[in-house]
Parts: sequence; C-alpha cells; structure tokens
Amino acid sequence: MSYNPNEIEAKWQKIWDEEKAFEPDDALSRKKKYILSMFPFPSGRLHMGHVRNYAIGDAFARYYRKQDFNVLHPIGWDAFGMPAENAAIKHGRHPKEWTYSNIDYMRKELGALGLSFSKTREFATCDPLYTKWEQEFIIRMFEEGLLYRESTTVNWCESCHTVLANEQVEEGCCWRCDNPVELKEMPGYYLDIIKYADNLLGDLKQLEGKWPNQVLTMQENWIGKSQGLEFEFELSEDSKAKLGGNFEKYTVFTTRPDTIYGVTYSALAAEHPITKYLLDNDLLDADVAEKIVAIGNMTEIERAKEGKEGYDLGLTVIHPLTREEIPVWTANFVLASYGGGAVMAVPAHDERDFEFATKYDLPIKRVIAGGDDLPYTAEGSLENSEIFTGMPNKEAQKEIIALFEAKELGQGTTNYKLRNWGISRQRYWGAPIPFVHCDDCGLVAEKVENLPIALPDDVEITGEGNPLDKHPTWKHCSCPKCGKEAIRETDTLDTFVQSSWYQFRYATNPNKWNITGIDKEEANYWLSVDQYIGGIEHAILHLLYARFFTKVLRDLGYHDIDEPFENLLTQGMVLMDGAKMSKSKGNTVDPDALVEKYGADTARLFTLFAAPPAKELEWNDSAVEGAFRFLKKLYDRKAKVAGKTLPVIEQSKLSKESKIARVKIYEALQKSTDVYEKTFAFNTLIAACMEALNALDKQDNPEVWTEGMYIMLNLLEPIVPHVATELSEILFARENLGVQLEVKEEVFVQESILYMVMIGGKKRTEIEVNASASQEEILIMAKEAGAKWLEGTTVIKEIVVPNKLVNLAVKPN
RNA sequence: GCGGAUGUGGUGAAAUUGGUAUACACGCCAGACUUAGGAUCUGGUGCCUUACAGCGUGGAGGUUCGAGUCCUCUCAUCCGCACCA
Repeated sequence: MSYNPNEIEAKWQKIWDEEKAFEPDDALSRKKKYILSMFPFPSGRLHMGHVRNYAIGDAFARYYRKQDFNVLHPIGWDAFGMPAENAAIKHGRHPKEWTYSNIDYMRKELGALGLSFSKTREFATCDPLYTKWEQEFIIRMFEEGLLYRESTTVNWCESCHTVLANEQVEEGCCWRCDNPVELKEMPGYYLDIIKYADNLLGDLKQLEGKWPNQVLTMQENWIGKSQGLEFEFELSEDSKAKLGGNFEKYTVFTTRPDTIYGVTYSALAAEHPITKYLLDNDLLDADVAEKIVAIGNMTEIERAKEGKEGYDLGLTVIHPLTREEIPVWTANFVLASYGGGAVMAVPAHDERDFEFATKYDLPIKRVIAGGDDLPYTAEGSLENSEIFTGMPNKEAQKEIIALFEAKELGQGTTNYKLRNWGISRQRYWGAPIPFVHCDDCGLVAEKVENLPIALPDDVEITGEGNPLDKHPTWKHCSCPKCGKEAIRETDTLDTFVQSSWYQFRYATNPNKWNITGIDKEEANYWLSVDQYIGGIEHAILHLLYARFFTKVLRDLGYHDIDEPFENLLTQGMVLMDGAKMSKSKGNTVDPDALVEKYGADTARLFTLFAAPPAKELEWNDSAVEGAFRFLKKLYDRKAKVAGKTLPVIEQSKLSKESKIARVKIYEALQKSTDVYEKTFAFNTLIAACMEALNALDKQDNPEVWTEGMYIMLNLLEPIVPHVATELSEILFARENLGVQLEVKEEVFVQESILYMVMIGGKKRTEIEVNASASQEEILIMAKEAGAKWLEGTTVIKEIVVPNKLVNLAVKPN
C-alpha cells in the first residue's frame, strides 16, 4: 500500500486524542521541560509562520517526552484586541462571537498538524476566568504603588482610537495599523516599569548564551541606562521676576559633568513648564510664540527631521560653580520625555549643542583638551576648568559629582530611556481596568470579591469613541469604599498585559483555575519555560513586558521565578519571492491546502528542513515535493524490515555497504542529541536521516534495515510524528518510540582508514592505512605514495592527524 | 550616527569548531521505463581545462605544516534604535 498521509494522520490524531497522550503529569515529581511557542492571536486562519512556530515547538516537546521528561506543551489564544472590534465594525459581528468562532476554526487547523498540545490547559485570554485574576494582579500592583493614574502627553493613534505605549510606536507610527502617531494630553494608567529597570537590565546577564544576542542588546538599548549628574539651574533675579515669581529653578541632567565649565547656554523643551508659562502669559513675541507652539505640536520624529531650531526665551540662569549668567533658550532637540525636559549645553563637546550654537551664534567654550576640531567628544584632560584643569576627564566626572554633592548643589543619578508602561486603551474588546472614580474617594480599586469586572455583551461598536463609555448603564456603579454613586473606569487593559503572564497560567492546573490565578508550587515547578519559540518582532514588546510582569508577580508573592523564559529561539520569517507572506501582496501559502495535498508531516518536514529555524525561510514548492518524496520513500521501505525488535548485529560479517549504512544511522543518532539540546539545526538532523536512508538503500541486509528503521523512526518522530508512529506501529508495535537509544561505538571502528596526504599544504594523494598502524608506519606509507611530489625537496615537518591526514611540510633543496 | 547580525555552487544550505570545502535537498543535464508525463528509477553536476595541473567560502593582508573557521583592515546586504543631554 502506498503512502496515504491523510488517512494515517487522521488515524493517529484520533488515537492521541483518545490516549490523552500529551497531558503533563500532575505529580510534579519528575524532571520537567516546559516547551512554549508564542500563542496565536485568533485572526481566523493559521498562516505559515504559525506552522513553522508550532512545528519547532512540537519537535522539542516530542523529543523531551521521549527522553522521559514530564513535558508541559500548552496552547491558548491571545484573544483580546483591535481586529475583533474591526470585524464588528466591518461585518457587524460581535467581537466575542468573532473571536470564539475563530478559535474553534483555528483549533481544528492546529489539530490537523498533529501538534502535541495539552488539551486541558487551553484557554483564551478573553475568558472571564482569565480576566478575573488579571484584574486582581492589577489591583495588587495599585496597592503596592506600582500602578498609577496620571494625565500626561501620550501617543495617540487616531485610526485605532486609542493610546499606545512607547514600545508600540515604530518610527512614529502605530505598530498595528502603521498610522502616524499623534501626541495628546490625556489621563491614563501606568505601570512603573522604570522601578524595575535595573533589575530587568541586570538579569539580562542570566540570559546570555540562552537568548539571541540581538534580543539582549535590543532590550539593553531600550532600557537605556545612563549615569551622570543631576543639578538645578537657579534663575537670575530678573528672570524670576519675569516669570512672576512662579519659578525659582529647574533641574537638568548630564552624563558629562566633566564639561560643566563649558556650559554656555541652557535649553528647555517646548513642553517644559517654564516655556509653557511664557506662552500662556504672552511673555514672548507673537511670531516666536507661534513657532514654539508649532514645535510642541510636532512628534519627536518630525522634530528630528526638521534640523535644529530654537528661540531665546529672554531668561538667564546662574552657573552653579562659576556664578556666571547663562542664556536660556528653547530648542526642538530637547526631549520633554527625558531628563526633565531641560539641558545644560556645552557646544564645544557635544555635537547637537555645537550645531545649535553655531546656527544661533552662541558662545563656545572649550574645556577638554585634544584634537583640533570642535566639537571634541572624545577623552582628554580638562582645561579652563578652575581647580579641575589638567585632570583626566573620566576622573573629573567623579570629582565634579562629588563637589556638587558636597556643596548640596546636585547629585549623581541614573536615568533611563525606558518610559513607564501606559496600559490603558480606549477600546471595548479588552480586560476592563478594575477601578472606580468616586467624587469623594477619588480613584478606588474594585473589591476583589467583585471580580471579574466583565464586559457587557450589549454594546454598539461603531469605531467612534469607546463603546464602554457610551453604554447606557455599565459604567454606573457604587463606590467600593463609601458606597456612593460612582463611575466605573471605561478604559481597558493593553492586550500585552494578558500575554505577560499567560506562561504562569498554563502552569497552574486547570482544576484550580477558578480558585487561583497562579498556583505557586506548580509555577515554581514548571517555570522557567525551558524553551520559548517565537518571532523576533517581540524582542522588546512582549518579551520585555513578560519579564517585567514575572518580576512584579514574584515580588507580590505569587511565585519565586526571576526570569520567565530560560531559552529563547527567535524563528525567522516565512518568505515567498523574497518578501514576507501577506494577504495584501497575495504571496501566501494556505496551510490547510498544503496539509490537504501533502499531509501535515510533509508541511512540518519541509518547514524544518528548508532552513535553520532562526533564519528566514524561503518558500519553494518543488522543495515541498522533495520533502514529500522522502516520506514516500521512507514509507515504502517498510518492506525491507525483517524483525520486530532491535536486532543484535555481528559487525564483522557485514558488507562494506552495510557497515557504511550503520555508520550513517548512528551518526544521525548522535546528531539528534546535539540538535535538540544545542544547535537547534533540525535541517541537519533531517539531512543525516536522508543520508542514512540513502546508505541503507545501497545495501540489502535485512537486519541492518531493521536496525536502521528502528532508530530512524525514533529520530524522525518529533518531526514527522504521524508517518513515524504509523510505521513504528506496523513494524515494531511502537516499541522503538519509547526506548532510550544508545550509540554503539563498535559501528565506528574501522579496519582501515583513508588518510589524505598533503605535501606542502596541498592535497596530493590518499593512502589506505590499517587501523592499528603506528604513526611511523603511516609516515613511511605517505612518503612512498607522495614520492612524486617530494622529489627535489626536503621534508622539514611531519604532521599526522589521527584518522584524517598526513601533512608533509617541505622546502626545495 | 550607534548597536546586532549575515556574506560559501544556478538555489535553500552543510562542514565533528583549525584538518579532504560544497554533505542533504531543490534545480539543471543525460539515460531507463513509458502512448504520454510536471510520475518513477539510474548516473552526472563549483570554476577553468582534452588531460595533467591550476583556481575557488565578499575583498586585502596576517598567524599556522594546514584557515570557510583565528587576528587586522576593508566592502556589501539585512535588522533594530535613533537628537536620550
């Protein structure tokens, strides 16, 4: 009978289902592996990126199950989010109905791929039982002062009608819809991720070698720690008067305190309170005011493109050390969001300050020696710096901070580029933020016993405004504290909040899901995730948030884990004609059609064979055919197998071809451990199996065939589970899938070895040498064989690399 | 500009970590079987050569008996961040 993947795959999927083959052991006593592929958003259909992601994860899970680990390999649905609301607007479907019906369809698609997921631990993040615990965490964070509400300038996406976190803005545009982001002043909820910045940065060290370097450096840069001096500029008396006595001083931050004597002006952001005061009180020329307002309305990206622009504010401050009066400007390159929105400017030693000073003809004072050209930003000794003159600048940085601290003028401090995580979204399809606004009590957390605060089903979704806010009754409630009439918060949580703790939810036994969010003992047993697999696009977003949440939940006592994901594999994209597959480009391959035509095993085999997992995968229809051909051949060779168990083979009686076949088989077995535990190069393991099958085909010993198939099916089971299990069932009653296979060293012992003979570094000839030959004997043979090339030369060095080659270094006579 | 990667046949890619470069697969060429084949099987396939030889891992140097692998410089491509004071 020929290979019929659809029949075989349906059969085994049913059996695995009935056997509950992939549920983890609740005993928590065995050694464990937690294998996790990033969960999908239920968009409607799987795409090839999903197939790749889950094929990789499934290979790990099945491999470790065979190694007798207790394996947790769960799947769920990242189910809240904009597209559900867009579907509601476009097709009039309720987000909940849309989401759950998509989940039902995609669950079937995953099933058809034969993925070994736990069925009992599946959930969707929009399940009320998930929301309930998430809201509890949020309230706990509020109680601990990690969550606060504040009105500030936010990133606003007009197309999504919602606020975005800094991490969700890519080159000034919305990460989801690519619409340019606007700045808007509005209230929102924030998680104090900056409080954990140092912890998040420091723990990256634990991940070195286990996470891709690229991801580690991206996170490091994103956190953006810098150390320096923070001090205050006192306004001159005239300036204080001009500002109506409302301001005395303002704070600036510098990483270059060594250049403090080179300060020739100070610059404020357009959003700085002093700038605003001047604008609000008409204290600037009308045309200047207009231009400053225009700057304030630009995004940071737009400002960067504009080039340096600024205006004299007509104010002066006092230099803290020299007591000189220094002019104050506003400048478009000063960021409101960093370092207090004000800087000291040292044009001689900073490129931006230099460019600005040159443009506006501001003084430039050199204070670091070195080089001829300004700005000079490298190391050097101080000059024009009073008592610090002559001191190396590195040393001066410390000394000057010490001086500021001694005189109580400022202090050494640390700044981060990382901004606090804005988690409120003005959308319906999300987890409600569990707070209430009370006229008397202010912002009050909902009582934990009232959780979950569920979404109302009867909403009208038009795309205009927040449906929760417009709902006639939902937001009206009583204050959890005083009982008076109050208004429920209508913002919902960023969907990245859900994906920040789902790894803990899977670890909690489903029979406890209604009594606890995270079971501490189970979390401590299962976490960290031993192997996490997902796309590089989450290098900052999800992976930073999930690390943050893990640390916060640890500190709140929910578990004792420091890092959620021990090992990270970032898979490459699936491409077609060199471009990312996308519906709009029309270059997609439909997984359903692929499975229908060739079967899931071919889809999985091709995906793992065509490229190493971290690299981009270029789709190739004929290579898919090639993968299918290999499986057909494998299936066909079942006729060659004679025994039902692993035979004992007498090596010495085998033909040369049979010996080679055994070597190839055992090489593949050796490779397997390496691939799953170190290199993740599934493509090379598959290649090794192909080589083994080719070598088996060149001989006809039934015992060698039996041994070969016995081992090879075991090795291939994680990759092509259906056909491997089917053949194992037919040939070996599946006995070969459960055993620990051992490498037989005698297979690699050779009676004679082929040595390459190199003369003068060039490959010249080969010699066949008895395995027991001594080094001297080998050299004599090599010289005989290479006599032709040794004529007229003297051998000056003889190298014998055991089992490989002889190299004779020569010089002409 | 800063940071991270990657450069190997016509293509996707290997190379036990310093030891016969191009395994495995796709494609291509030839042949077999066929009424036919976009099916299957067999053989061939880095470049230049009739052959011997020579040349070949982006480029230029270096270390070494020996370099795809180590060092220095350089070029190209991709990705991320981007006025962070």
